[in-house]
This record gives sequence, C-alpha cells and structure tokens, in this order.
Amino acid sequence: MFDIKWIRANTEAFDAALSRRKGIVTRSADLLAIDDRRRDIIVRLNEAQEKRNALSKQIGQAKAQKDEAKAGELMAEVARLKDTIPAGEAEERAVELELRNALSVLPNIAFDDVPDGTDEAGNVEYFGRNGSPETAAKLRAPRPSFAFAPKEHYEVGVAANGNMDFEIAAKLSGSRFVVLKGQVARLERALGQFMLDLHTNEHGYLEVQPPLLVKDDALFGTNQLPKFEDDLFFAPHGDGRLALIPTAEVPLTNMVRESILSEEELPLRLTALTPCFRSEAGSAGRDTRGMLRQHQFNKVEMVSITTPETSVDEHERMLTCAETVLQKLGLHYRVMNLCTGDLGFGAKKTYDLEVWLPGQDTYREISSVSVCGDFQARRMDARYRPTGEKVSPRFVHTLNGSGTAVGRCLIAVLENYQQEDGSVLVPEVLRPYMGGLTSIGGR
RNA sequence: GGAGAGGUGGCAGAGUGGUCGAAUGCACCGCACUCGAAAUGCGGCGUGGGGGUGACUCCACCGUGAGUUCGAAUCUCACCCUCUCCGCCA
Repeated sequence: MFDIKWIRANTEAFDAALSRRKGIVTRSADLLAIDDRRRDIIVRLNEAQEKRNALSKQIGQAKAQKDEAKAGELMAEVARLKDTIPAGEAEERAVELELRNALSVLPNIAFDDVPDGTDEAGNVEYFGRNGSPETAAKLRAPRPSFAFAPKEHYEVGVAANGNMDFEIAAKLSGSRFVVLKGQVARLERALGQFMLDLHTNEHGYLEVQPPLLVKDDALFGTNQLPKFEDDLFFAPHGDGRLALIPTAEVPLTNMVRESILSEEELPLRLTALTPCFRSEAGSAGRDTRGMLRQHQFNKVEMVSITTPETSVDEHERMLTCAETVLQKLGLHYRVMNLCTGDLGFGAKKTYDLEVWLPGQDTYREISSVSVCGDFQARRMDARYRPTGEKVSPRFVHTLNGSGTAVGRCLIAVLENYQQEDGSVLVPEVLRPYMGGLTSIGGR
C-alpha cells in the first residue's frame, strides 16, 4: 500500500510507474482528490475539538471555583458543538476508509530493472548479478538426456502403479487432490525435510511452525485481501471466518505485524514447511492432469524482514538459497526476471525458478522469489527502530520466496530421475532421508 | 466450557472523572567526568494525523468497538486476548 504523502510529493513518478502495471487506470489525481476532502474534514473537525477542549477546561476551572453560573454558561456554549463533533468524526472515518480502499487495491510499483511486458512472454532470463549463461551453466545441472521417451510424472511406473492415486483422492475430496502412498509419499517427505534442513542449517533461517488458519487482517497484510479473496478457502469460525493459508508467506510475514523491531533483530529470516491451500478458481481446465496444480500442496517458504537499505541484496541472496535446493538435487532449471505484466500484486521485482520437466518437455515454475519493499509493511504496520541518532521508526522491507514448492519438486524428481523400467533414482542428497535407498519403484 | 485476575509508551509498572500523553525504573540518545570504559551526574526520549516558509501549534491515541459526561486511561455495556485454577481433550 502506498503512502498518500509520497504520492502527493511524487505525482509524476507515481503515475508513470503505475501505468507500467497491467489494467490499472487509477492515477494520482484520483487519490489526491480524496485526500483533499479528507484534509478539509480534518481541519474543520480539529477546530471544533480544540474549541470543545478549551471550553471544557474552563468549565473545570469554573466548577473548582464554585462559579456555577459561569460553568452553566460555558456548558451551554459547548452544547452547540455537540452535533458537529460526532458528525465530523463520522465523516473523517468515512473518507479515511475511502482513501484506504482506493489505495489497497493498487499494485506495487516495479523496480526499473523489471522488464516491461504484458504476459509471461515478456519475462527475461536472469543469470545472477554479474552472471552470464556460462557462469550459470557451471552451477546448474544440465538438461538430462534420455535413451527412451521420458514420461510425465503421473505416468512414471512408481507413481502410476498406485502410489500417486487421483481416483481415491477424488472420492475423498474431488478433483485437484491427490493421495500419495508408499515410497512416493516418503520421497515427498524427504524433499520437504531436505529443504528445511538446508535453509535452517546452511542459510540461517529460523524454522517456524505457523498456524495454517489465519484472520482477514493477516491476509490483508500480505495482499491476498481485498483483491484475491476468490483464490482462498475459508472455514467458518464463530461469527466470522478463518482462511486456510494459500502460502506460509502469510503467517511468516505477519509475525512482525503491528510491531516495532530493533535494527539488531534484522534481517529476520524465517522458514516453514506447510501445506498450502488454493481454490484455483481462475484456473479451470488448466493443468488438470497430474499433481502440478492442486488445491492442497506442501511448500517450504522463506521470508526475510530487512531494513530498506538491504532488501535488494537480500533478494539476490534469497534467490541463491532457492537455487541451491535445485542445484543440490541436480535438477536443471532457469531463472526468469518477471516482466511487469507477470509480476505479482505486491512485488517490486520477482524471480521465478523454472525447473525442467522432461516428461512435459518444458520448464515449469517451482519457486517464486519476490521483494516487496515497504508495501506489505505498511499494510501490516511493521516497523523497526534504527540504531543511532534517528529514533523515529521506519517501515521494514519484506521478501518472500519458495524454497521450493515440494509437490512440484516431487514431480521434477520423478520426471528427471526416471528410468526406463519405471523406477526412479533417488538424488544423492535425499538418500539419508530415504533410509539410504538409491532408487524407488524397482523390482 | 466454568470461576477468578488482568490488558497503559521499546520493556517493566503507577495512575479510579478535569491541570494525565500519562509518575517511576530499565533500555536508548546527547553532554559532563575518565587515558579509555564502567559507575555516576545533567539533559533528552511515545505513535499517527492536520495547520504554518518557519519558530511553533492543534487533534487523536492507555486491548477493540459502542455508550454516559461540558470533560473518560479512569464510569457502563459488548467483544477480543493473556494469565491462574477447574473440567474436557490430541
């Protein structure tokens, strides 16, 4: 969410930046018109309140001196304000809500180095700071070659033989659910444990087990509300509701909401392995086969809370943390710098990691790493107190990234490590989590 | 779920109708002392929003929301949360 004062001081920059965003017609003039009205109301209200306070103080003094006549006189005078103050307060509340509503549906401004574009075709491959295709290739596994036609994940023997069961899941829960069994279930678990251990042991993240059900306020903080309500599942609760988290970004980021951290606590790096729940309301008919797009999936999420000065560096660092997962698993992938048309609502810049799926013969998103600036911090009221002379609190910056989507990573392992006989080799880093197994689904 | 206690500034903790945005302590910042540090002394130090070129000034905020009152941190009601005890329970 934007600061109206900043908009007022930077109308041209604001309008130019917003015009890069798809489908946004709001301009600074629309917002400043509301703000002008707001300020008028505040000025009038403050004048009335000031008068009331002054008279009330005089009444107190008059009463203290037992001057009842004067007190009565003053009370009559203040009585005339009785209606204007509550009315003014109501007006102020209304116009402030109007401004908040107008601001809360506006997406964040993209950094200058985000490419322009209308959809994913405008995304630009990224090889890291000072990187090149050559330096990237040294770190990443090459695309695997097969002596046979590689299958899609749900066709690979070990999955197709009943360990990835969509029929039973449909009986239990309908479409877009899956039941994993046996060694495929174990492989899924191994992947999650591996990622979590990597981020906690080697990347300095604090492991968190957050609630999976959250309040509307938390969803507002991380931009799911008010615009993306349709993507969520809700559970009735008391007179209200709780939402099933669509990503652990919601509880992890909101852990700092409505608080003032000290600078020494930053950067705060949090990670969690949680199920995620998405209604996929807008994706009817897309990716209906297999477990690529599910209502429920596991994901390891990373969240960083930083100072404004360090958030851009932290973004690169977080990207590296996510890449390390795929590098250690020996999975081929590429990194895309998302263009303005593909950029998420709250992001100033996003890198997508796309893993190679030989069965599909294409790259698919497996991680998304975003820097949000103070956009979410404003919505959450999350600040920190800088060390040193400046004591006035500032908004923190927030970042989030998947590290990575476990369900999709399972797909990637099944497709990339599949053997002609339908078995699947276990990547070396996962073997400790698989009781030493080097392969699953063999005879 | 039942009974009781309580929610006040970064933290702890006073404050039961007016001069309280709020004592005090800790933390923090500046200065002094010191070779330096500690200790000590002095001073400063909440958040948000208006107005003013500025010095400055006004308004709101004591869990949240209503209410009583000329005036509410303080009184009333509802709700939320925390703690203690009991019950139930993975």
